Amino acid sequence: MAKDRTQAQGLRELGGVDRVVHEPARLMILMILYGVREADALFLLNATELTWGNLSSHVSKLEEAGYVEVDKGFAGKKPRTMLRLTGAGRRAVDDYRATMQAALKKPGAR
Amino acid sequence: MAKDRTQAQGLRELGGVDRVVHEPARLMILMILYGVREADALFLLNATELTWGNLSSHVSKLEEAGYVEVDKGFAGKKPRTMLRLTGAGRRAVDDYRATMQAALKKPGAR
DNA sequence: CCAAGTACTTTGTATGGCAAAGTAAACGGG
DNA sequence: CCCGTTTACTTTGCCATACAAAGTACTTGG
Repeated sequence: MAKDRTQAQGLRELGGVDRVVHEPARLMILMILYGVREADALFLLNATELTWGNLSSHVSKLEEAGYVEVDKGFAGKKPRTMLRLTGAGRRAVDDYRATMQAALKKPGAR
Repeated sequence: MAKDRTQAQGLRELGGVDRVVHEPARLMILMILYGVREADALFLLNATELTWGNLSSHVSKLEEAGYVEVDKGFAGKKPRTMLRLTGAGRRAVDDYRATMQAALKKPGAR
């Protein structure tokens, strides 16, 4: 019963999960940036297999939420967009991971 | 590098994640049913803190997807809706858990 | 016998994801 | 040097769907 309470508690937190992070496309981006310090848009395009349109709009949303920093520069003559997680972004991912991992704990199978 | 490949592989699976399961409200319902054999609507209402409207529409969607069985009966004179995971529902949860847990593995922090 | 409560379902709205089209600059052939 | 192609994105538009609010049907208590 106490165990059920804990499980239920973890589940209820799902209701308030950060939707910005929860979206699969953005979670991919965030998890990649989490382990890599910085990456350019082309790398993310390949790693996520998103279209340019989706990548762009999701990055905009992440920027808007303050979770990633976007650094538009040039590599030689070509435009090059570098992306980096902010502190808030890193915290958001940590929170999300904690919430989801708690919620996905196997309940005493019966 | 080999490690990065594995990580990336796990992440890319996120793109095809089952949206029926991924929605927090429905994931709550599914995880509760996963460990409990059957539950009535009122119990789910309390456990999830959803409104009747939300609970009803999410349950409909889960039924439509073939993930839960809905058994409308009576307890005395009062209508009583009993819910149960189907085999497909259990498999969907297993798949989802595997995908998410792989994706949320901590990348070698740097 | 009717007002209030219980147990839902249906409808409406507004957000948001994805795709397709659009834009801007650089390269490359004629 | 011009013009089509490629690269690197951004913007627009449509459609799905999540959540809330209102509606429905039956039952119980006064």
